[in-house]
Amino acid sequence: MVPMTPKKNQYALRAVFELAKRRGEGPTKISDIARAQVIPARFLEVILNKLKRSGLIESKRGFTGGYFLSRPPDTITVGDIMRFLDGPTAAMACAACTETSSCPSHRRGCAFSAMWNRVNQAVLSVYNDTTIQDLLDNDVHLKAQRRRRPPRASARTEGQRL
Amino acid sequence: MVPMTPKKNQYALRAVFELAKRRGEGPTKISDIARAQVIPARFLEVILNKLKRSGLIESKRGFTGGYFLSRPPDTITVGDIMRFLDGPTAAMACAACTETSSCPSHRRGCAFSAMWNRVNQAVLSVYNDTTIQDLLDNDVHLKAQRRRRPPRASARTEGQRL
DNA sequence: AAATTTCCCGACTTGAAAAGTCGACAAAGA
DNA sequence: TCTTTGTCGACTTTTCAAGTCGGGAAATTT
Repeated sequence: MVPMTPKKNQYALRAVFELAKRRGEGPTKISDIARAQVIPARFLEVILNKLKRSGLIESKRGFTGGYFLSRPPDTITVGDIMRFLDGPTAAMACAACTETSSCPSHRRGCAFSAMWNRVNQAVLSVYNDTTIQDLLDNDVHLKAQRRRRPPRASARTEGQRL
Repeated sequence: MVPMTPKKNQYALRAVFELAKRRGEGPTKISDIARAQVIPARFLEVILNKLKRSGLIESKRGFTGGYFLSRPPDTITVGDIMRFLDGPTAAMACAACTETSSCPSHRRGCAFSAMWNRVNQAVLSVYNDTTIQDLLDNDVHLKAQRRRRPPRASARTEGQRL
């Protein structure tokens, strides 16, 4: 129905989320983030390294090294992350419409361009309206909910006894 | 920034759009659609064939054969097409959240699920609110605009004379 | 009826990203 | 100086969208 967000982006988001969670505890090691968020460590390495160039996160090397957020979580939006990862020119569809050729009605705009723009705008709005702090808040809220009303075991695990 | 809509989906949409344009003129051949919308004919064949199973379009074989819309354009939304092509289970991100494992906070929902849902909903709203007739209307509107104020030749073509 | 034109359908190929890995190096602390 | 961490570029693997192909089945024309 809707195109899948690349794993790389999801990982990046989860990593930043994890750093936000541990804010104030000093640098967090790649391996710890990887374990907590279930991300291949060596791949996460690449991602964090790139993310660093955005200025959103910083790092420290050596024994007590690791990564940490450079700004408070309520000043970082999901949009900041996505925008940095994919560059400013990433569009939902029909780049051909804004670019040249390959779309039959290139030049100014085709019958579809209005719709694609609306879709883009819709997605961007959500991304830009969601801060890392919001995600953090969701998290504690969900945890509290689970404490009050613990989740049932999954059907698979439960019916297992035979 | 935002994941690209698959070409397959774009082609499907453009094809339906073309059929809508030619409604009432009898069946339109694959090759004609392909030419008008600049789509590889043999690939379009596959797409139309699949689309047929949605009931949105019908076909006729033989000499005077081709494809045609089975319902008026204002009763078909872009969402109908997308939903059929990708199945009902296609989500923007983190299928892991609604499914099992691979996302650290699987089960009921993670900190991100609310956001992913909002994104999905946002995209879907646009798709569901856009009928093929809307696109048709855009088209004639754009054509009229161009007639009144014809587009400038592109910089590339223009500076060519040397 | 034969020839032609079209859609039908499954299998197949391909090429480019995405996803993930590796080895060697650089800094920082113990 | 030894270990632990991040840094960096190159590399491999996997996946999947995108596109192709050959043979068949229905309809239409001659």
